[in-house]
Amino acid sequence: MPGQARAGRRRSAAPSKGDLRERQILDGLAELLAVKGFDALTIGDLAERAGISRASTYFYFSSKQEALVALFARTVEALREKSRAAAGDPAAPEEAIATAVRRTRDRWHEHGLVMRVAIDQSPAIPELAALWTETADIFIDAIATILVRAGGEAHDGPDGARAVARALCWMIERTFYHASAVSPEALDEASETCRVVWLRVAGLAG
Amino acid sequence: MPGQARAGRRRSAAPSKGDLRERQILDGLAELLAVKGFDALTIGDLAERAGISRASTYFYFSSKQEALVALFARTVEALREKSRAAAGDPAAPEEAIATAVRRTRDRWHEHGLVMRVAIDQSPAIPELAALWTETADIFIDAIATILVRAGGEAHDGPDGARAVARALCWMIERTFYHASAVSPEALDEASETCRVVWLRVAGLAG
DNA sequence: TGCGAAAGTCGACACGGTGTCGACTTTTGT
DNA sequence: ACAAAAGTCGACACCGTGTCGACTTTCGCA
Repeated sequence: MPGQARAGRRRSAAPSKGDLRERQILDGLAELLAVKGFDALTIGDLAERAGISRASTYFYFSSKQEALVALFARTVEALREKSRAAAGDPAAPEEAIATAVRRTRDRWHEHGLVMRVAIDQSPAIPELAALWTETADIFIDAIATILVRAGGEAHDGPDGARAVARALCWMIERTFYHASAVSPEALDEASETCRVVWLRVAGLAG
Repeated sequence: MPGQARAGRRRSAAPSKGDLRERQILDGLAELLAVKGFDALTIGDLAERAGISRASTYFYFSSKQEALVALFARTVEALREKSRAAAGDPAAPEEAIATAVRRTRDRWHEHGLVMRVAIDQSPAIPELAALWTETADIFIDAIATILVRAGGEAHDGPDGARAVARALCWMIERTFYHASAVSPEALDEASETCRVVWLRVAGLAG
């Protein structure tokens, strides 16, 4: 089964013909998403873009849904990469909030289209939902930590830091989701709004 | 074309055979949603439930998407009905927030399934998206009004009442969306969380 | 009361996307 | 250099969709 990291001997396993094709298909998918959207979009389209037959495409992905999962997994991996690279900032809560929002905004600037499509398809494709809630949980933890550091109540329950962080997370998700579909400028404004709201919720209102 | 209110002479136009069938199909759709979900679900299923042939179903709705739009429109109408019945409460901001959240929670208790499905399909069905953003805008106005009454800045821009209200609206939508898919109890807790966050954003923290 | 138009019903058809199968060719390791 | 594994493809069966034309039922009105 191609796609899964082939237990790479040494560093970076030889990119076999199949690996290339796979990337090719995924790149094609990413382009097609911008043109037709996911729903209108057939395996045939994917095959055509990759220059292979429809049947061959099934050798790599058994459905367009599975291809989307692979594409999104690749994107999520990129997200975590950046997140890891910028880890550990014991700054003041106000700063932590500002940078967290700014970074999230940057991710939406880069990967807005794929993220939007993945979110759209999440209700229909469990793997996507799992991938997304997983990264959301990481974000929720980060928010909760900042909230507590700012003096928030750490206990459980509907008004505890964890529950409030979850609500904030989904607020940010939806706000960015909508804004990124409008324009880059809208995204910047949405970012500022989220920062302000988060500050107020943390009890750090100006 | 059935479905649209037939310019009813006198009160309540005669419920013709077609009107009944239409309701029958929509009721069947609502039941099917709970069983198979919208994606798996064919015109044939709808027909079977209504006891008519597949071809006949097309007489009423030219696609399952259109049927869903009709079902959701019916639901939204019920939502506005309640909203209208409870209009005009010049209470203190804290009370206004509490009742607004409570009412919204009740709507999700009643119509959670249909609302969730409609939201899921919104990216794919423009009419649903329009219906939903339309009711969201009404809610956003209400939130903004309360925010201003509580001392919020009325100006435009990313930190103005309108932008903040929009963010709060989507927070509430997503939070209730997720919670209503879990359990009625989760919905109640989500409701409390939203109330607390809204209060803090309005500068009315306990 | 009967009659004609509108409303409603249905079987049959064509179409398009899906997924599979078996045979074929290419690549790879030894 | 040769066998196994990887990759490719045409052809096929299947299923849901949407349409069309003929038929039956309902209903307003003369």
